[in-house]
Amino acid sequence: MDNSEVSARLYKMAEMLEFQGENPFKIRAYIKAARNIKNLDEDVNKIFERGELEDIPGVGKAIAGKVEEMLKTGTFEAYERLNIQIPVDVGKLMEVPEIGPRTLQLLYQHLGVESLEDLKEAAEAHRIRRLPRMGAKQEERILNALKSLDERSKLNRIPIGRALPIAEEIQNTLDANPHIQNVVAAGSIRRRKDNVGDIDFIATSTNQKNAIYAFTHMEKVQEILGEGTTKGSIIYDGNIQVDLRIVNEESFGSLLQHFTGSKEHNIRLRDIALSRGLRLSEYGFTDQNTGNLHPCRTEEEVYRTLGLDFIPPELREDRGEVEAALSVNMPHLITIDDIKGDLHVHSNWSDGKNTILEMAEAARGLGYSYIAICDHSKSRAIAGGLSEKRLIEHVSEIETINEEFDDFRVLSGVECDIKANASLDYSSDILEGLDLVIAAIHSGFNEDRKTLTKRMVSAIENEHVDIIAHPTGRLLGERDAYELDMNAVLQTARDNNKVLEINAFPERLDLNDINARSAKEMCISLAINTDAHHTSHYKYMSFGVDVARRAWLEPDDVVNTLELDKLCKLLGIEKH
DNA sequence: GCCGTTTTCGGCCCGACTGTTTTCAGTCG
Repeated sequence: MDNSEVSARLYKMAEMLEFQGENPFKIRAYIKAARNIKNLDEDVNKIFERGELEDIPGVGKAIAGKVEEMLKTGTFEAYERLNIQIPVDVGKLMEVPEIGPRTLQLLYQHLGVESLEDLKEAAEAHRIRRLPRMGAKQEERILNALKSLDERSKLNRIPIGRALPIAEEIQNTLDANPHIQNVVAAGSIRRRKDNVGDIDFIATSTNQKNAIYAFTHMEKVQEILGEGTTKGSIIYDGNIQVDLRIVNEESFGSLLQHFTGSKEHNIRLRDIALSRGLRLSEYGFTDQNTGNLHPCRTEEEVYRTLGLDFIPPELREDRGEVEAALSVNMPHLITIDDIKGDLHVHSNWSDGKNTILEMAEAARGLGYSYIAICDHSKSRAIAGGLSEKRLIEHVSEIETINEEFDDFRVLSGVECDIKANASLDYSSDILEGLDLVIAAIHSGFNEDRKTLTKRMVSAIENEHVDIIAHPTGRLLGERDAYELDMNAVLQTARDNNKVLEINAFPERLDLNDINARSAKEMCISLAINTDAHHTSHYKYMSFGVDVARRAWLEPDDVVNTLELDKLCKLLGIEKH
């Protein structure tokens, strides 16, 4: 069993214990252990072999014993026993909003509900409303939850590229309202996750009731989920949940911190607070002895009070940032201002919309020192891929354009297909004549892991290849990453000194934060490129930088933060 | 079930909202 399988079984155990009404702290202990095992950098089998299971945070004697049992037999006795005792599909049923362990227990004992079908039947027959603590409204909520479960699960998470414009639209609406001040998008949007489950806003107000009312009655609100005095919750146009929380100005920093999350990060902070005799909530710190509340106006104050360096929102995932902040060892994250150029852009020579000159002038206007024009190679006929002859003409046009600039350079490149037989789309002597070769897989995504990995590895090993574009091929919300042995890819890139791309196009964001961080840890350089097919696409660079920040990248980890001469030296490009 | 910068026992993250309640339990994030 690997880490995620062990973790999944512990989670399931927690669910079953919860159904049985066990001590909530025991349940939390299982969840904590499951989470920590899932987040381990190392294979849990190796830790077991060293006899160090109990060194994993949240794993004590009892759970270590169960993990050991699992690693040896694939399961553990206490789990099997409960699994037989409980006929109810706890996992599926607890996924239904409104259904928690207590309600599920009630439904099972009185109505014999064991499955989603049973639940639907009981609700439709109006049998739920007669149960203690239940009523007609509760029954209707459950029915609605069941109905929306299907729809929601299809679009449960939204790519950040789609969520951000919606967040901006709502922000503008709220900003225009006289009752609402200091509107900030918090939550996973502020952490710049590549996809978000909902959009969270916080704000201050001189008239809270009116502020919440205005929020829940915006033009594009489809449904009001909740409406209190400090919090409103809605479904917005496009089936996206949006929450707004109102707070006093003196607690603004505490609230922003709380609502930015992540949940795991906040739990860590509250833990640290408790060890200092403080209780942390969205209102501030409460001294456990005196009961006095100290609200924080700024987030900086929250972290300072805990004895921590400030932690940028993008890092708040409980992936080591708390430890880094404790030891004053925070990375100096890359920012958009560090970017000196874009090494993957297209022109109208293939499927881009602008001329090479237009792409160059637009980039220069952004303050860049260079771009690499990487139009498609000949196999991508559908995208106007360049024949050998056209590629050579393309290079000479770039040379002509370069004569017009003394403070800017267009590099001649190509986005070269890695073909099904793992060879590249041009011969070596053609590739040799280019400043930069980016290789990418654009076909045969459905091949097996071994074949795809082999294609990728041999491309990386090719001496002419400089950068691998969008290495996993995912399209957010459309297509999963293809089967790839990422470890093999990373090792080959490291051994051959090749650069991997963080493709900033909002549908791609590929490599993602996790893989990019693994690359950094293996000392592999990255490039953040927009893959622009139009001058307006240069703005996507910020999405790529967001991914890089979530991957803990610093300017030195990214090649296109280099000045032109250093970049040329690194990539072996002749100076003209 | 886990854990210890006052603790090997007695804590364990915290608060908003809702519905069915007259003081709270359950769910959610």
